Amino acid sequence: MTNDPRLSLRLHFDSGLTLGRGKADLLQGIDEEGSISAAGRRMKMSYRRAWSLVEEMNAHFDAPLVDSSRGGAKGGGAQLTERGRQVLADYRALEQLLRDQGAEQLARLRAGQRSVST
Amino acid sequence: MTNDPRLSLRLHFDSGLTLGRGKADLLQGIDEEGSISAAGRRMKMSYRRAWSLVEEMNAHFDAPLVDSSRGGAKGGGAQLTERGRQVLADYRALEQLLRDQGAEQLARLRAGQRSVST
DNA sequence: ATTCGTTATGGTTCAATGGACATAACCAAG
DNA sequence: CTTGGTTATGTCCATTGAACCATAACGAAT
Repeated sequence: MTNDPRLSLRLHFDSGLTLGRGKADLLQGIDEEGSISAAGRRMKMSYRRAWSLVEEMNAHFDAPLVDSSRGGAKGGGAQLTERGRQVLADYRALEQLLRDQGAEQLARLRAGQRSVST
Repeated sequence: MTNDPRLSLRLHFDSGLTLGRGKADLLQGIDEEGSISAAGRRMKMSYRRAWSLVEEMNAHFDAPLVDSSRGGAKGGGAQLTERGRQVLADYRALEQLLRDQGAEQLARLRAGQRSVST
């Protein structure tokens, strides 16, 4: 999903929504799995939580990011909307930008950290 | 201090420290005011909280970011160490990077937000 | 020695967050 | 018409974080 656990970008919007790596990873998981519950399982997150994050995002954007349906042979499923894919892509792009062009600063900050207990 | 309230960068380190805009602004305030309590007042933050944030930062880096002394005519004071200034500068540089080079993505994300209640 | 603004801590309370559990609704396939 | 996996919600509890309040220690200047 994302490889560097030390870097996490979090955006705060006027609407009150905060978009960080958790929601981004969840969106990506839904896109790849076609299901909210499957994406949640993959992240070891309860379905309850995964669903409420999706609900929160859908509510704060002017168009839903996730489109879901229930019932049927496979029980139902969920897909990212165009808007959802766009949001995910934009977030990833910002993350990438930070990692690439901010490598020097990040390295210096990390180097100054007191070594973690082993 | 920082002009765009909608953008907030938060770094998670292995050590467990989280460095976001709150601590960065606090560091900058201390640098400019020469006092933890003055910096706290400026941010409308209780001294209790300001001090504990400073303590937390000092503990997680291999050298203190803030150097303080108490007593004396002015009651005491606090200054940023070299390390403190470096950390602040690196954080600000990353923020700037995001705002400048990530302008397109940020604008698109903002545009998609449901308008906040007025 | 008193004063004054600051650093340095302790303790209590309150709200927000997240996790755990439980249950209902849904519907294609068999 | 039963089954199975999923979406959709409600409720309760533990943990966390922040907000408050209170107090001690400090030391230069007067």
